[in-house]
Amino acid sequence: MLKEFASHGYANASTNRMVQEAGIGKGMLFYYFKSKEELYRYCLEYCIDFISSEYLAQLDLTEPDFMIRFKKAGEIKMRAYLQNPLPFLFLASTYIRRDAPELVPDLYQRLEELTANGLKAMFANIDTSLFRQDVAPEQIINLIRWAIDGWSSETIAALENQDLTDYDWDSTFAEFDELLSALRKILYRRAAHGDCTGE
Amino acid sequence: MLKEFASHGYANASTNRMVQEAGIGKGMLFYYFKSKEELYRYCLEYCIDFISSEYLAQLDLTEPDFMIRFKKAGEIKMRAYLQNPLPFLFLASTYIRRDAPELVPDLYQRLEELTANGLKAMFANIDTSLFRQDVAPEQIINLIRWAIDGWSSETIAALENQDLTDYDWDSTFAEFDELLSALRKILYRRAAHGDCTGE
Amino acid sequence: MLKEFASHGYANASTNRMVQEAGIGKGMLFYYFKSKEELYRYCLEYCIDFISSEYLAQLDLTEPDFMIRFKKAGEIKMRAYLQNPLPFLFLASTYIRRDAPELVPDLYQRLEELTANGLKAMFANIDTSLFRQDVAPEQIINLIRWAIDGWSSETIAALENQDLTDYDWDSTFAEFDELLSALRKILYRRAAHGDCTGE
Amino acid sequence: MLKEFASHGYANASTNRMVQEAGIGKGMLFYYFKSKEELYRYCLEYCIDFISSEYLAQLDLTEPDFMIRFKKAGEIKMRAYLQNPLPFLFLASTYIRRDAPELVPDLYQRLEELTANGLKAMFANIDTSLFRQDVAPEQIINLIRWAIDGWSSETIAALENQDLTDYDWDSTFAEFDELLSALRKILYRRAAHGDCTGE
DNA sequence: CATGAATGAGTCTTCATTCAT
DNA sequence: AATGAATGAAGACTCATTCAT
Repeated sequence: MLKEFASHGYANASTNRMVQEAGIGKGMLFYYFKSKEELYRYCLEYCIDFISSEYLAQLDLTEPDFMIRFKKAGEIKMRAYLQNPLPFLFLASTYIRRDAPELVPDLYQRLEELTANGLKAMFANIDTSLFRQDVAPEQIINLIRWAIDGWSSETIAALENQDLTDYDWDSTFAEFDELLSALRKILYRRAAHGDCTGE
Repeated sequence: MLKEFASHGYANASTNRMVQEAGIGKGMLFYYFKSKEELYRYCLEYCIDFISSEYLAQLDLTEPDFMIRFKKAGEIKMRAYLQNPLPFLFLASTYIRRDAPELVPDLYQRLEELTANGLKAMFANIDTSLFRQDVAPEQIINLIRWAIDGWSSETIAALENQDLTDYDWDSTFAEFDELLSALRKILYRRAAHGDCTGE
Repeated sequence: MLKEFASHGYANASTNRMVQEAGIGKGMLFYYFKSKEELYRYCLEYCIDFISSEYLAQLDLTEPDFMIRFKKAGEIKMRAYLQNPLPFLFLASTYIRRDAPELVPDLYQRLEELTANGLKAMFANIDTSLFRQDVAPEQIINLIRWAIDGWSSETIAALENQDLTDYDWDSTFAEFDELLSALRKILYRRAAHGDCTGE
Repeated sequence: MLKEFASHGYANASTNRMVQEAGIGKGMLFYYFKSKEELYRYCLEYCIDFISSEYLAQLDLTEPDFMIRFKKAGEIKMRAYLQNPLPFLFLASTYIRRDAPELVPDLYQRLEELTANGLKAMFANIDTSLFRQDVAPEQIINLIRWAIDGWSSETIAALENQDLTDYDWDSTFAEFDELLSALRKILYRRAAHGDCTGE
């Protein structure tokens, strides 16, 4: 079901293909779920829960150094994705096609809040005193966020055209590390003792 | 038409809704366009042309200072978008749902080339000697790109929920300026004479 | 028009193709003929008139010897057909597809009467005293009719798969002659003097 | 279905009318038959099979005397037609409108072979030595064929306008007998011993 | 619980017919 | 007279949903 919705979107997902794939009769689908819409709602809810418990809840929000925090976060996300990629794909598809807003506005709101809170949490309790002082800390946080988002989506887009069995994940992580250290160089205040003036 | 395709995607766009919205009879649509597919092709072509002439062609690619270049670019894009937002929305939807690749492979290719060339052009002839030396210039360019993309999409997303008649565009542009100057501070080498080492 | 109706039948004939073929605007067709049906009626009437005047009216019904009468009739029909084959094709198509009975019952009736009268006329004033006496003359006439009909339709069917430019019509006529002389041998009383009994 | 196809031809047969006539929902037709074309193919196959088993297979091809053979054949055909006239009408319509050749070339070929073989079989092992010698036997066979075809189609056409419940079939068969004995008189050589004189 | 045949509103598309020009 | 853009009913076909079994 998740796969069908993820790859065709709500409107073009076929209940026929679903029951065929699931090996059940047409009637059962509508016995458990009154309608396609309710099935969609159920799927979305399941995915939100999965992402919440297997990804967001695993985040270590105590780590004050954003670089380490994000490095860990990336690994956790990757692990959750590899364990069960469908919820991620389903949510991405839902987000992209804007299916949810009109179909299940309440769940969509929950999803948005989750995203917002996750984001807020990711950047909460970051030791902003480590940031350079000449740029507003919110701006710095935005730049980090946009950089990571941009890198992620382009990396994922690149992955889509590849055979992922025995893919070299290490080089991908290394690239991510490079990005993070660049961000540190750029956005952190210069290390104290090598500071040129003490300013 | 553009709106229908943009908000439902090719497969789920309803020619019934289109003619109802346009206030024309069912037959007219197929009098001018032999099929839904041909209509889609026409729309896509129109949008590509619009974006090309009203946005990409207006870009000033001679300006070597990326900050000024991007400031101008942002204004031009915003102006084109406000003049006629539908082509932007249509193309975004087309891109996101991957409708074009199988429907109109030739136009899709043109679109990809346009995007790639536009991007290349935007970053061509930038004076990278102004960039800080401790991070690879490609990385710097990526960071600029991701920052601008991120800011743009979030700004647009925020605008979507608002009534745009008498909107305060100046404050939006001011925000963009702030972003650009932050990027300059962060990614440019420090001004020569006040430089702490003279390096 | 005749060609369109003849080759596609009433229902599948396209008024678009007709105006295109005729090089006139769509409106003109419906200015002169209120509807497709009226156009069909006009065509049918025209064809009936053509067949009446150029074929049926030319028949020589004075010739008492059926063999000669039919030989002449065949030639006249062929001449009319070659002069303007469309009415024949149109009527054949109409007859075969049973278009006329429901569309223009009155004309269909006229057509049937024409056929019936033509048939009656063809066999009227035949000198049946020449026929053999052991079979009813009506039966003999039927046999002649069926033989000619059968030969005609099979010959026409065979012609349909051929290129008719420079076709050898003589051999076809010769074949027809053979048929007629066979019929004479079979259906006429034996010639008086060479007869074995002199009866 | 058979009736719809038979009376309107493939192109103009309306699936709407079919489901209405059959009293089923629109979807059912396309649940069992993927397309109108497949439905047509099924119908044609059914009709061919029906004609084969209920008509052609019943023919007694051992009878050397053509008069008896045809008498039996006529009765068998009439019985099959009365049991289920639609296959005959469907096939006649298909044949006449030339629907099959482009739609289902394989079945059309089978149909043609069936017809050709049936015809060949009907005239095979006929004792042509009984025929009169002054006309080619192929010509004689043609005359028999055309006479029977002509009589059949005119008889059927006459029947179409009648109420067939309690129709007097015996008189029809008697008429057919008359035709056959006329054919015998005409086409057989005169009885050997009473030849030419004693009659 | 489970099936899948049955439904009918909806899909894109065609085409005879009308009407402003 | 003449045009062709415009209409809408009808075409084949799809698919979420129901219901008898």
